[in-house]
Amino acid sequence: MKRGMTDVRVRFAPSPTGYLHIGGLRTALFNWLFARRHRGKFIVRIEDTDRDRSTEAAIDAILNGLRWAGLDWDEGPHRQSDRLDLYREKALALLERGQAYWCVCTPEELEVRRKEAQAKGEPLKYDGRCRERGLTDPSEPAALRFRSPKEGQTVVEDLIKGPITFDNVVLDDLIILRSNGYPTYNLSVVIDDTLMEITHVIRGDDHVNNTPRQVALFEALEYPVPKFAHVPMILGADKSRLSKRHGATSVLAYQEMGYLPQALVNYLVRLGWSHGDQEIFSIDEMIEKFSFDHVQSSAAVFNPEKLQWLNAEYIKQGEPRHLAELLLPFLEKQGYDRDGLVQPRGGVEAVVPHLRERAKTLVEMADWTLPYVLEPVAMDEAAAGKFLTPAIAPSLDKFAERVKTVDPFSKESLEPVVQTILEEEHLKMGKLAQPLRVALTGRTFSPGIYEVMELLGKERTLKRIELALDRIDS
RNA sequence: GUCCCCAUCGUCUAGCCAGGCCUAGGACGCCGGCCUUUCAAGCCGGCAACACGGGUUCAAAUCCCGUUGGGGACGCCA
Repeated sequence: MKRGMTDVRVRFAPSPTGYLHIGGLRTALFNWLFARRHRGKFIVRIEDTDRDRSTEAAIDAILNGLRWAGLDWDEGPHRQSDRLDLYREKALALLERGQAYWCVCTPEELEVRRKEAQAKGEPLKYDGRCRERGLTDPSEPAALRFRSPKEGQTVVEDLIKGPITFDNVVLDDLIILRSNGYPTYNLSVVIDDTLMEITHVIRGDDHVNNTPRQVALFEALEYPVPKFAHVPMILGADKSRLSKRHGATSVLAYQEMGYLPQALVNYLVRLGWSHGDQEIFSIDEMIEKFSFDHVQSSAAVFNPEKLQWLNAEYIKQGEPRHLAELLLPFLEKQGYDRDGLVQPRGGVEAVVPHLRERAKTLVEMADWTLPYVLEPVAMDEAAAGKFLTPAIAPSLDKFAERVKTVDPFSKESLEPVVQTILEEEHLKMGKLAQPLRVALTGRTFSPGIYEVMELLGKERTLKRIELALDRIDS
């Protein structure tokens, strides 16, 4: 059966040794986009052959990160730890055919030899000591090594970087089966990519040097070699590999900082890939337009400011109802009770349209929502000291008096009241609006003052002005 | 050290493969202005780059070589 582009099968294959980080998410995203673009399958495979470092918690964190970002998978998550017998069987088959051999060098010995080689300025590779020893049934702990080709060249046709040429002499005889019987990455990845019928291996740039070794393994096993696409690394501001030193690198951290998954995904897709001058892409547009032709071949520096700008863009366009929902956990963290009595008119959803134009993150937006959902309002002392002064008290008092009879309590009906007071008191709008704002919200910035009053309603507006006046008196 | 990759504004990038349309375009950020009841947003304007050196060519950001710089890999990690 002939395989067309409609049969594309790609995989995201993280090792569960930590949380899902930004770089991993982008790799997953490129895989996912490629699969969706070609109506293929996106497979998740957990590479947990290192039993000492893999954890269940990491698996959960990675899967949750993918779900949060909206990257749904068609198969899996497969687990390599469920397939150990398979790898052993294939490794032994290689031994039988003379393409692998037992090695009894201990990790300690190898470490010493590496150090020596480094001191002498020689390549740090296995010296082949056991290669020709022909050990058949070693009594001491032994690892199985792959007998790598030592002549000729291996050319990897990379979909992003073009042809990459390696002289086979640089290849080591890598260990494919540890002395504890567990397979290593290079073996299991080759077997699984074959058995799972992976057509395109899309992974981080840091795997480029593994590729010729894996190609050799594919060939020794008489497997077809998939296509490769190595996506460049993401660097920190100092151009070193992105790490904890550069602040948040965990996808979860961005969720907690109030980023929308769409915004992160949009940022990540543009980090290394482009489609002309376009900056904002819906998921459908990404799927439609994504191609390796326009994936950058050089590393990219992660820029939090641009991510924040995108996040603000997505918040601006967000459906109030949807945003209100996303806001909930952040609000609850601040003491908001969704079933409580303190609600703005129209609920949180009614506050959102006034805040989404200005908020950069959901955290910020939740904070700005607090004056409408918490009672009493938290007062910024510095703001109170500056604006809630005896000089303005009469005007505030006058406003409160007149507003008592205003009905309905709306921007249209409130505006003339304020205008009249401004004229009578010879005040500029700013002189009255700021004290009012502080009295009503406890802070110096908020949506338009009429919107604030509408949201609070007459009762809470009057109460807060009264409290402010009491405060000035005392 | 050895091997591999990469190189356009501070950052993400367009342009490069098919050389002239490039006095190099867009975006983030930054600076200035407008708007304004605050904070934002919005609008207008500004600063800012083809790493360097050789070729090839009538013509090079684009092709070739070298240098420099950066990144990655060199595990019984993945």
